[in-house]
Amino acid sequence: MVDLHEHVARRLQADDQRYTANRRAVVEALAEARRPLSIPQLLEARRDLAQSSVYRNLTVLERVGAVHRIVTNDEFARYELAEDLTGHHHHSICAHCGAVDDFRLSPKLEAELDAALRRIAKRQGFRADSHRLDLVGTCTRCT
Amino acid sequence: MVDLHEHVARRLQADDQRYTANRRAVVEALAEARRPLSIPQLLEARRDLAQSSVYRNLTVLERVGAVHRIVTNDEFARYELAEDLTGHHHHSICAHCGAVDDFRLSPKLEAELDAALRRIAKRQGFRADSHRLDLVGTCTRCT
DNA sequence: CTAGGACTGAGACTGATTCTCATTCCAATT
DNA sequence: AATTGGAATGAGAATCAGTCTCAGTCCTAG
Repeated sequence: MVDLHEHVARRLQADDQRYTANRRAVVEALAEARRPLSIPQLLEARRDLAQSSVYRNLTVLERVGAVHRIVTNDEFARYELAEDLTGHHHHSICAHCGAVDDFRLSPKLEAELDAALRRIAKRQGFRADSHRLDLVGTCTRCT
Repeated sequence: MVDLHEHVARRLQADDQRYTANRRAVVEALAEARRPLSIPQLLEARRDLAQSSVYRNLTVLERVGAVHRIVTNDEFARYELAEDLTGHHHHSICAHCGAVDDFRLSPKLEAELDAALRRIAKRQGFRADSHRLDLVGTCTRCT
């Protein structure tokens, strides 16, 4: 994943930000997890990181478009790498434990959905940047 | 909307809760708005209601399945009447001001989407209760 | 090697939401 | 039409995820 770090570094540089060891650690943790992580989860994965630093760096990484913030009904927000680094996907969310997993739609259905949403946005005079599709239910562990 | 109140009353009764004037006021405000409301919006619409009471009653109404809570990246959570009272729909969310509006998909596309999600859930061993589709962008007022 | 500014960690602070508690309301009795 | 027990209420205190502050450290350019 050399590419990943290069992309992130480039985006940070474009905003006069450095790609420090802490930020690299955050990005690596998110990449390894392969699913959105809450700050507590992230802090557990990387015990050496300070909470305030993680919050701060995630905010920076989100601002430069390297990371994406997700809020669910769970008490914690979650973070994942930006979609243009990982590919467009959706989330299945466990209503009980809050766990979030990724899934993808078939390209065909995704395209249809996208076209329909574009039409709807146009009709409403809404400028759509992206869509978000979540599956809400119970994960295997909570069954 | 006599029906609406009857439905809500029934659900409250099933959980040994009363359908009080405050609760009726909250339900009416949500019904009139025709879009999800944040607590500040709701308090402004009904100045006579106490904040703590609104929070408490929305929690109760959500527990009995009359109201649904929505969280976005906005600082406030929003509430709307449950889908089985208003019909299945989706939300367009303004990334700038947080405003949320309703929209519906064509029955055909909605059915396709539903079928696809059912397949995906099955494959993941995830028990899906519902899905959620949001359009994120900029509303007319923020353009 | 030095200066300026970005970054860091620890802890204080903020604000949406939840909790507490004394009081009021309501429904079902007597 | 008074009684009573539990639900509901309003005001304010408490909670806690997330943000801000600040003094000190680290980079990088010159």
